Amino acid sequence: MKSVVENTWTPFAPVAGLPPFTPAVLSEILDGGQAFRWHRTPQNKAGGGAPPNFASEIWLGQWSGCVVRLRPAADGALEFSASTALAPQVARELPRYLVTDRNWPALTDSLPWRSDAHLARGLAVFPGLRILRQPFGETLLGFLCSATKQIVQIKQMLALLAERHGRPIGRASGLQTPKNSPPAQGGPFPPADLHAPLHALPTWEALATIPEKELRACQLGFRARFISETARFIAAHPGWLDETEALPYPAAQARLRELPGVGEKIADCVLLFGAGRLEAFPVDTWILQAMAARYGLAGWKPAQVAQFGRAHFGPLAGLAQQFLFAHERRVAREAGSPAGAAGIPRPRTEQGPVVRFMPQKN
DNA sequence: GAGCAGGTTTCCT
DNA sequence: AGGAAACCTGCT
Repeated sequence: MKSVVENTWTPFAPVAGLPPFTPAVLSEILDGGQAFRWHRTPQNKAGGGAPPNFASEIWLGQWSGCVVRLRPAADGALEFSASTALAPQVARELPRYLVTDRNWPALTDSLPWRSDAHLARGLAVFPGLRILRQPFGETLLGFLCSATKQIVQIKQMLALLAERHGRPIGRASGLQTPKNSPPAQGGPFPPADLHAPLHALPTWEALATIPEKELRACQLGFRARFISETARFIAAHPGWLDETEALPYPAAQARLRELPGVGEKIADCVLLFGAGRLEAFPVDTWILQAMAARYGLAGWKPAQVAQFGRAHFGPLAGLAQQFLFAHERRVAREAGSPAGAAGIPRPRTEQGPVVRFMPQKN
């Protein structure tokens, strides 16, 4: 027998009940602002024959006590692999996390894309985009960190919180890290030591006992006070989170907004991404800008845009929002980064029909 | 090196 | 009511 634990992962196996994904859409689902606990790692091509440049990535993700790897197979199927110790739990929880019991193609088709050319473009560019169902409490924590922060930084904060204050839940054995590890300061993930244990996020009960000063040390900035106060409130009110998750959407949103640091946008994000409330319509600066430019809502305030969104897109407004969001960011990315657009200071969205078929960036 | 970033709260007219 | 200012911090 081997004296060293080389690989603690189960073999990759398909996740049942999923339509095909392109790598780009998978990336948008896992790393497009819904969740902040996924990290892309390069495929281990030393493992065997084919050098599939298609499925050239593996995602490592966590939620609650689960650790899982996902990769898109060549045929578009999504395959997962879990650390062996957690395999049963992961196999049980992954379908819920990915919401495999909902008919997403049908839900998407029921959006008003036939009368909304811009939404139709979003659907065409991100076929198969779906909304995750993350643990409610963790989703709240993530979005309390999100105020005026970009995805990369939110991920850093959470990774730091987990590493310093979360329960160790497994080992990153067998992982590949992208060309060494980022500077140690860039955050603890991926861990420089491949055998370093991964950590779950701290529970709210744990957070309630951590001095705010230590939270600040996790790069939380002014969010530390909100998180600390929220933690103490939740710890002092057992069952409050569960009750809130179970309330109808408007009541749930109102309850969440009682928490310090939680306004309409964050409450909607928590309900959309952590409670399956597809009627929630988070309005951030991207959506605000997109709705102004493409729906003639210039000058509208976030609350007004949210109301418009729910009225215009219907009971699945949150799903529509995700398409608009993904699309808007993609337009900005492609307008800003490729060679040639150096003179443009900021990719303000433009009027009119943007985005026909974007030339593939071969 | 000033300015800004998937926001909320507070303090002002 | 409605609109700035402040809040932390790291990165461009």
